[in-house]
Amino acid sequence: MSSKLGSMTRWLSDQEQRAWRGLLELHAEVWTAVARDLQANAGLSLGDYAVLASLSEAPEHRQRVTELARAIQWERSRLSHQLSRMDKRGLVVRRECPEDARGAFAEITARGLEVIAAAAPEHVASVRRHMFDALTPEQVEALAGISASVVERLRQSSSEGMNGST
Amino acid sequence: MSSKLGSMTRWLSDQEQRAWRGLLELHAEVWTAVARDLQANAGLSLGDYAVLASLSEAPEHRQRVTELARAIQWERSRLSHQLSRMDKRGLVVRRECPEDARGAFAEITARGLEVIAAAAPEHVASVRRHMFDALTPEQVEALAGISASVVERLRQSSSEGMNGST
DNA sequence: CGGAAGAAGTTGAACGTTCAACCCTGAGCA
DNA sequence: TGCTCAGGGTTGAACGTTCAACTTCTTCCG
Repeated sequence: MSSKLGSMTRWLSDQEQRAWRGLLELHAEVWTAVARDLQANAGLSLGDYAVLASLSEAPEHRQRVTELARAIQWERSRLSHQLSRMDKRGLVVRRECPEDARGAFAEITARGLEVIAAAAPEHVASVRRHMFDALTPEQVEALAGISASVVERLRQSSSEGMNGST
Repeated sequence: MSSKLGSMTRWLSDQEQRAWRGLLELHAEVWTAVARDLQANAGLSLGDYAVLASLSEAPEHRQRVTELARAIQWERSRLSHQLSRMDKRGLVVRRECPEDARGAFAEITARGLEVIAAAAPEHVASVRRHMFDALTPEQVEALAGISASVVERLRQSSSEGMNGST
């Protein structure tokens, strides 16, 4: 492990602190507000919505479990539990996969399609209300750029040599 | 407030979609990366860190539970559970409050102070690595502004008339 | 003073996520 | 063919958060 730090540690500038705390706060506030709306309007969690949205756009209205997991960036285990719950509620079903007997498809049901179709406009409006109505077009563009920069760099650095955590 | 939606529902523009998905992704990636580092380097969760940081900066190294909850923007119940866990680990203690016998103080222990002092530099470096190294000063400034805009507006609108959920 | 209303904080149950173990099938190879 | 290893997916336990109920104390007001 990097034995010493201390003197070489550069603290966050004021601007950076505001950006950092702001990001956390922004995310928390918007997330919970949007989640609350979605729950109230459609009885869905954001997790439900992500799954339904991905499946509804997929060919045949179904996706391999791992593929779906990658699409919404969840771990397979988490998704598996989620699918079980949504299955019980009649929003999705599991289907066997002919090409690979280990695999499984997640498929959105007719009811699932209705539910998300009904939920989507309100959900979009909710995101708009809680987030974009407060921003100028320039800010929206900046945010898109910022996210892209950070995410891209993070992806990169996690593939090359691991940095010093120890 | 908007009683009807439907035909008037304006979908998100491309830019907005990228900003929205980007924000979620940015947050998720950075959050988990920073949390992983903090756990590995100091054995702390981000929740632990938030509590310790707030207490370590407070006068007398202690805060009323509700005050602390407000400072880190947690619900009281969540904080109460968290304090119990941290108490068991010797990072904080609960103290009775003389002025209000219902109340309680959360106080950081000597060990808690050591732990966060040791953790802080690495944590800051981690945030810098995963986030700010990817951004220009202009982007940092923009992000700070964006967060402020959205949070401020959200705070406002949640005090005035509730919007239409039903 | 006495009683109602409400704030501070905790608790336990329900729910969701994470982690590690596990099962089953497919792929590579001797 | 038979063996090992890797990938797809699920499961159950452990952990953290949320929600509603509850206890205790304070405040307000008749």
